[in-house]
Amino acid sequence: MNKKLNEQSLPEILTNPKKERSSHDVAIYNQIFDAILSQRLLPGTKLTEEELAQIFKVSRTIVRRALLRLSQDCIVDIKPNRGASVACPTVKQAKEIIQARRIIEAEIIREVVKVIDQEQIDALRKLVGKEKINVEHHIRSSGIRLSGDFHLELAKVSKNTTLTKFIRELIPQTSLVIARYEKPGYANCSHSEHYELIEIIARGDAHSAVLLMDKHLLHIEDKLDLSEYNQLVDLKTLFSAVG
Amino acid sequence: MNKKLNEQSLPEILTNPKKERSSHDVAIYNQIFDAILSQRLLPGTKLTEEELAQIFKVSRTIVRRALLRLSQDCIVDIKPNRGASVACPTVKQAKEIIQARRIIEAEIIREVVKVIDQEQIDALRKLVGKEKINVEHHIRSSGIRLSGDFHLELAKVSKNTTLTKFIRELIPQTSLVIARYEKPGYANCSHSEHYELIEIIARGDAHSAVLLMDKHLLHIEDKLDLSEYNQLVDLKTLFSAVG
DNA sequence: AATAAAATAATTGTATACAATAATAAATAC
DNA sequence: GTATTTATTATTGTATACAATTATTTTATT
Repeated sequence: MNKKLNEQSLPEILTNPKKERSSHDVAIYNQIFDAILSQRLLPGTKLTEEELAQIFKVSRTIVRRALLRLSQDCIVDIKPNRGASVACPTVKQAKEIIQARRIIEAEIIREVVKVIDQEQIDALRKLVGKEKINVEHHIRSSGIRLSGDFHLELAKVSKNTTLTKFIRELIPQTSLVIARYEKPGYANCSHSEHYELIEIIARGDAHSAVLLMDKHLLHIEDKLDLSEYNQLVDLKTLFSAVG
Repeated sequence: MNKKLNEQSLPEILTNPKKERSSHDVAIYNQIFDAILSQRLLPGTKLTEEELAQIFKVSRTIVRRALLRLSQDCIVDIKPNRGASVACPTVKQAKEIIQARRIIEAEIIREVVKVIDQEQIDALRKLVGKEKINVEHHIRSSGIRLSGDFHLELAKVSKNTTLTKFIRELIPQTSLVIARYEKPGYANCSHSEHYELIEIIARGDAHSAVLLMDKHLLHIEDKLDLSEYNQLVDLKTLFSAVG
């Protein structure tokens, strides 16, 4: 496993500004979360408790807590007595995740257009600027993460913490879906659509914004090969059909 | 605390039919989940680890795992070094929860109308029948739970596990909202709206079904007193405004 | 040599001991 | 008698020991 998991998307200190020192497992959770989000940890990777405990220099107690959190987010899969591994979404789940995002982010956009102010627009532009630079410099991990951050920031602007929580879960799940099902040879150019989206939001055109967001999310699905034969099947099922 | 937490909404054995014996904390999680869902555990109730450990005859390790799960569902609130208590949603959260349900359940209904079969329609009718009997016999807890089960079963019919997971979280949150903010003197008669909904779904009228579901959820909000002065405020803030 | 059985090793699951922190009660000062 | 400090108790946080389970290797059998 990559031991350099030190880039973080949302430093815990920012998410929880009121200096309520939260427990150590949150830091580990954040690092693994971010590694999955930025595709440094790929679907299926085994996550051994003892190994993680040594890397982060804590006891298994803490690691188990972090893994349980991640499994509740559906980005880590825990099988009883058989341990944890990075989740490997099925074709069906992949479609569901995109569909869920479409309806939730449509609502978020409607809310965002209503409440966004100039400062927030500038912040979003800055974020997409960063995203563009990273993608152009082929800093793949950071580019992917910043793309996710854009959607998360939009959700936060909407001020609906419940929907934001759902989107916060769906973003790393989308990362796993892309890692697993992306058609080869596609360049990531989501930042251009992000730019467009900001301009439409800034104009206050709710209807167009919703449509563009939906198009943007469908565009993600277009880049995937979600055909049945691409589905991972367990070997028994596979060879039972041999003629 | 009520020690008779033995009625269960969704026995773990049914949720996880493939006899993968899951760990003991899931059973405790389910019991507390159900106690919150059916309003036997009310917002703000302290959940002491040692106390729960004795009730369920397990170590604190297991209790802590169950509590962490519940806190990720936003129905238990864990404060560092200060323990867990049943969550107490704010007015803002209450509104968000209903709003989230409106958009997600609208989508679920659209899907349900497309895919539902006669067997599933009968099962839903049976469920609402039970709900009616329990409400009429003033078996409050069971009535509330069965009402939640109706929405959960609808979500399952839609076959979208991602949206179902979200609804599964929003249902007990709604229970907490109702427990906290319900206007006095309202009879629970959601089962009649549930009956209506089934008939419209059975007719295959997607548009009307979506409208009725939305009306039904708004009806829940109507029964609440979500005015600002009803908001729980900490004492310091309260008395700092005294003239 | 291929298969099955047994032994060993690795990994996860749970309880418990102890440390750290917070809440409460008692003691002291004014 | 009230306020502040100190001591005590209760509760949560973490590491670790050991049990239970699964994975791997070794040995035995054909």
